[in-house]
Amino acid sequence: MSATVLPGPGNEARPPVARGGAERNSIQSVDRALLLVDTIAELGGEATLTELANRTSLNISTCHHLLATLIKRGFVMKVPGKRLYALGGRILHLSHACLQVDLPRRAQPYLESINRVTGETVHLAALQGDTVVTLAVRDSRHAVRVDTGKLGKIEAPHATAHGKAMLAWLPEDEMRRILAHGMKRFTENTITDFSELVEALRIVRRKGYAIDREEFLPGVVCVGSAIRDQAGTVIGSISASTPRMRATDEHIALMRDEITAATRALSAEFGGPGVQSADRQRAVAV
Amino acid sequence: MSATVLPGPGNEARPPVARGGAERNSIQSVDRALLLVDTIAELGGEATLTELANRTSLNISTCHHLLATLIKRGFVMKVPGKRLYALGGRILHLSHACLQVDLPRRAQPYLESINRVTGETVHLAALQGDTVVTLAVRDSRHAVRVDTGKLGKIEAPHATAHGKAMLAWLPEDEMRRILAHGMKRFTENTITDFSELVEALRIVRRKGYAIDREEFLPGVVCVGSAIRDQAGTVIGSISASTPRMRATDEHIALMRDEITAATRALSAEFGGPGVQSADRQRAVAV
DNA sequence: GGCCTGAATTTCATATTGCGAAAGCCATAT
DNA sequence: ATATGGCTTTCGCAATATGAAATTCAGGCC
Repeated sequence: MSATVLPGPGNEARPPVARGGAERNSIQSVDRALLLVDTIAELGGEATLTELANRTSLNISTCHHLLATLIKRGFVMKVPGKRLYALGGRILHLSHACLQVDLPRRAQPYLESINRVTGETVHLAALQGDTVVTLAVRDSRHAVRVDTGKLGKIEAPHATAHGKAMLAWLPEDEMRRILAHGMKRFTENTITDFSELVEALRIVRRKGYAIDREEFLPGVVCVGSAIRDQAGTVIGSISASTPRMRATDEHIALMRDEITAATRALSAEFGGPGVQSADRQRAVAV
Repeated sequence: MSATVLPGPGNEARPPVARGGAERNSIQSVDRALLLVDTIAELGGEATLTELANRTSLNISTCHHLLATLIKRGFVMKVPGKRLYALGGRILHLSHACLQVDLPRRAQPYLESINRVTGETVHLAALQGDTVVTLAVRDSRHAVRVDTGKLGKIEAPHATAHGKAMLAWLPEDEMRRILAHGMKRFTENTITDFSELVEALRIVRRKGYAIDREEFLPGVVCVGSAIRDQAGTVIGSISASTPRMRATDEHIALMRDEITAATRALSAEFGGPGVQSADRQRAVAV
């Protein structure tokens, strides 16, 4: 088309724009990007490029640049077939993290109840990035008891009830990333073979809880179960630990019942798979 | 009290930085801001400034600027007492919008069921920004029927079952913003007095559904009920419309039962207040 | 109380970065 | 085929974000 191949230097003089809206301490491009996200939300979660440019009165090109960045980070996605921008999956991830903040507060009454009924040491743990972290502890009141692991990182997800309970529900890639630290042997019961662990996790999924029979510490048996939210995403887990001397089938069953009751209730509080025993649930229409 | 009032020129030569990580089409500052949000999430929803600066290997000052912007937009908040940055409330708002995207898909079987059982025209609506929007319709199969309102904006939230059903559960400021368009009179039944509407909404909250008795269109009676999620936030609403000639108490009760059953089920799908009849629920510990 | 340490905030000069006009490129409608 | 309108990409310019340093703040310790 354009016969004239003139240089076309772009712009000549930009109107001042006056720093967004008189704000001095905020970064323009970031502010604009966030504005875009808000706008998509206001438009019902999906919007076309020009819609966005109009509503935000940003240059369409600028919008495109900003959206590209938002997409790279998963805050926005392009819906496959159509020419639409939609809110991305990362947003849901983040909302999980939001809820997770008050996980300890919400879990506390359950931890106390389990501690009271079983008499054993009870732990609350969560996933933070690619590590498992202990968030809260209720100590056993028995004379012989499992000593409180200190709060903080759990280095051995493959060998603890917490770790297995949570790993079981993760997408494969995330599970692998968490296990990237390796599967060190701690006792003769430690699972050190990857495919063996995968099989163990399959069973955890089916049963709804994980057992660590002296796989990490000799003489210590733990039972753990995951707390999951609406989308089935793991939020955290609760476990109880008992010394082998008390680890009868009966006692383990008690611990298991208490813990799964608590994680089921907490999952429900977070909108997760409540009454259903395991795997995906699907509500049936009226 | 700097005795020396020397110019203090700041920096002299910056290391190249090489565009983040070889990405050409993404905006640095935005990318970094989003990285910060991700990082806070990875750190369990709360983090201190220096933690963030270290983990992201950004200059602490830059972090601060970025966080200020994120705070301005509500994506991040400072936790009151402590020196911590936490994920902000906007994130949860956004996640609602995310879920809302597949509201029509999820609602469809319910709409069909209501349509089949009552024989009346059924509508699905949602809040988008500060307007009420119709998302889907199932037409009545009666000869005499309420004609399909076209999809799109509902201009009269104060005079429709949809509008009242949703307004009832909104925080006051948002309700006022939506009503900012005014409370126009359409029929002699239209509620045009604000405090009268507030009282009506109180009843809607208690009963769990709203009725429009010819308040918008003469001869048309509608029943509507809201769909709400985990946090109690309104996601949308379902209504059915009948001509006055069929609007017996019996028929209205049928519509009400069908609709509230559907909105209760959908609310549960979104993690909302399922079985409970109305108002806040609070789960009791084990 | 006053002193000290480490963290949070603010300032400000600079050049790096983001901006947006215009050109190029797709779809889809006519 | 051809036109239309929305989506991407390019690229020079200067406005903008950056980060070293100075300043203020919080709180532990004599």
